[in-house]
Amino acid sequence: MTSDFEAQLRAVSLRVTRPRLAVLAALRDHPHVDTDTVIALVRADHPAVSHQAVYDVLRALTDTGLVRRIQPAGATARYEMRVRDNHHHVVCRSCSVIADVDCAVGNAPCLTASHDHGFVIDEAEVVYWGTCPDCLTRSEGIR
Amino acid sequence: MTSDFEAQLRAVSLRVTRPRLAVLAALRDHPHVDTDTVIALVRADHPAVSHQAVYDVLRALTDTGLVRRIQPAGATARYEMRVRDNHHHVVCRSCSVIADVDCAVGNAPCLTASHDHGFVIDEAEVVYWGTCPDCLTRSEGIR
DNA sequence: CCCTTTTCTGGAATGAATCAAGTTTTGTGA
DNA sequence: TCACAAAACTTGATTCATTCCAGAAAAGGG
Repeated sequence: MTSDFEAQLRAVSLRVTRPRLAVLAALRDHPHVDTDTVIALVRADHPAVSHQAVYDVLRALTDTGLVRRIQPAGATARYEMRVRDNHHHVVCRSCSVIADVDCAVGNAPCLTASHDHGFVIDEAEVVYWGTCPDCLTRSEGIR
Repeated sequence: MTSDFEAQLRAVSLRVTRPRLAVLAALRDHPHVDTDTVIALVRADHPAVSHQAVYDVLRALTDTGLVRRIQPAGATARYEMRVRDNHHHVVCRSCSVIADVDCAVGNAPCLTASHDHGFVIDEAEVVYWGTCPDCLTRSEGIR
């Protein structure tokens, strides 16, 4: 388990440190969590880790492509380990929960904009907005 | 021009005020601007308008669907008047410039997620990430 | 095992956005 | 046309995620 993370870190020539292993473990067990939650999860095992360390680690991991940063409008940044498989996300408008959605229409179509204005496009990100099952039943209860 | 905005505001039963007309005019002339720029543009004509007023106005306008809020990951919120026509955006990774892109694959396909996890999806948002022409030539200059 | 570089700690600072209290303005109904 | 209640605005403080900074600790190549 841990050695797996170790290999991943070395593969992108990052040093292997406790905070980094802890962050990776937290993300493996809890997909789509925000920074505060990562900090809490990391401190459950390693109370001495500073918030700054977590921010630094998350940046290092995203920069090297080991984790992916998701930041839906109006929510704080979230992170996940599923990477390089072109999947997308559904975001709940009321509680900001995120779930994974595999690409609806294959890979290529999503990536082809009709007119790119001269931009060199390297990624097409799709965010589905809606209401999650929990919030649905909750709003029915109110009614 | 202004009377047009007046009609739009009344159509969603919002009172017609100077700050609101000024914000609408700013957005008409400058698509995809962030809040600070809106404030600056508004103050060019009406120096007394507070930043809070602009925030309130932008919220009122987005809530009523008159303008659309765009918030690409890692950038501050931006606003535009083009609304209800299912278009998407290209965002430059280095300078965060935004350009419009008409829906690449029609309306329906974009909106159909393969597995919705029980979410009720009401919108599919597509963000194309890349590099804008300006930043491209600039980086070539460095090389 | 030592040394250089990277990373981490602790604390302060930034900046977009929001909150709060009191004043002004809008638009309706007399 | 005028008065009044609701909505909107001003001013100023506050929150909160994120970043900056300086010094201490740890990683790993030699």
